[in-house]
Amino acid sequence: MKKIKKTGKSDKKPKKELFQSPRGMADILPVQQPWWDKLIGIGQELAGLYDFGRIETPILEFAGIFEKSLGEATEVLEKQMFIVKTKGGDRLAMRPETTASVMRAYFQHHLSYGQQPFKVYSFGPMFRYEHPQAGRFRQFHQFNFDIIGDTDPLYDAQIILLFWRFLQLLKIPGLTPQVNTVGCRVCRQHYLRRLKEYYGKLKNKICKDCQRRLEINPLRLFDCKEEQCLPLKAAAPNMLDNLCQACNSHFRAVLEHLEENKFPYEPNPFLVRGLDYYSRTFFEIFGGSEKTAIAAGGRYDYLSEMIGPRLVPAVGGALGMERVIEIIKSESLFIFKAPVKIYFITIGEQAKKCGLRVMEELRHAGVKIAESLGKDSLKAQLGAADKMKAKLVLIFGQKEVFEETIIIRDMASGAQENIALSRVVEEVKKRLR
RNA sequence: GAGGCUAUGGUGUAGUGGCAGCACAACAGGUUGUGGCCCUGUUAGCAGGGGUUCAAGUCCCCUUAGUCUCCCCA
Repeated sequence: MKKIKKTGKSDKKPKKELFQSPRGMADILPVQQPWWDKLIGIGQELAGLYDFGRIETPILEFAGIFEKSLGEATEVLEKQMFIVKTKGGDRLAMRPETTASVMRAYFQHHLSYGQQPFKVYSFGPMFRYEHPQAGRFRQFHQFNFDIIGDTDPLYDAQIILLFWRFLQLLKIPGLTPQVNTVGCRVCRQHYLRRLKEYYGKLKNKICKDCQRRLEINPLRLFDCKEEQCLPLKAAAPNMLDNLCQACNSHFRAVLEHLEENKFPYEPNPFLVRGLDYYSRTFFEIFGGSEKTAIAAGGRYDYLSEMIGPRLVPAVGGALGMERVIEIIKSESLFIFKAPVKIYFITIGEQAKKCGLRVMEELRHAGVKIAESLGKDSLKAQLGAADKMKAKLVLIFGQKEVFEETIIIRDMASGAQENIALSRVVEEVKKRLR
């Protein structure tokens, strides 16, 4: 362990370059875990209450799954997928999202023959080759809820209410949920034509980006923040006014269910979703002081047809875990109490050897023990115990080994007592109460 | 993919082109097996690579990383 001392400053030490985690991919260290545990814990609790089962799908999937499902105009597809070529020649993609994977699993395991709807949740890492910035990473985590096999607008509402509840339990401030609809294939096409017509006439009034958007993805015109484009939005044709009969009543039903639950949504006719498989209802929930998008989702009735044998309706959503954690951290919304610690001190070789056995015994009995076997002096070990705010310290030295006793010390009062080694588990448990 | 800003020990920070300092943390001591305070010591740094210069942490270029805006998105 001892480091070799440098002979002098004049030495040209060849600098060894340290490895770093890949760009946009972060380590989640022990000090950060309590937040993750909290988030996952609440998610799983809700999953239980709403009767969602857990599903885990592979991080790698055939690239075709995502290529077929995401839509041609989306950036996610164009250049953001991490592609892996196997030795056998398969093109696998690191999942940029899980919706398609879940749907794939649904067909692969014939889950449509079980009870419907099929309700599942999942969480884990997603990968998108992006330019990292605030709240955006190349590896990031999502918590998903999906309901497959039912068209009822009740389920649209349930998903939205579920994510809302999730974020409320996390005490996220400034939550603003927005809801909109993209209609079905028929009325969306119709609407897009009207939208293109409208902006086509104004082509020379809109910014360069918007002219490009008009060709590729006209809905994205609504996202533009350029001054010249903003005022044109208000008079633009509105999806709501162009819905077909069925889509209109579906959307109205969703809103009614939300209202019955006193859900404070904001209808936003200019809210836009990027992915092609969405149909009808979709939502996005913003929160935190920056009002970032932290959860989003919607109905995706068409996905099943894109990657599966037939049409199966579905609705779901995803929560951006890093974004949520960033908010609850910065607002200090949860204070985590350090667990009560017991520190085990050994003095001398003999005691170390026997001590390991005693610690095993305590741990088997469910007592949490900290120790640093590398330290030798009692002083240093007591210092360490103090620094980690240990409540109790067990001192085990040469003499105690011989006498088959152990010293138990209360760190707050400094009082200590010599007890029989055979009684240590019992005594420690008593003092913890 | 486009652009702006930034980079000094583990962390936080000083440093008119002229000897890289401070604080915290970590580690070890301050005489036998008793913590917090205090004292002493040790470890550890100019992100990497080029260039200008008698001399570069400091000026210039490239790379890398971080951060932010756009694009896009959770």
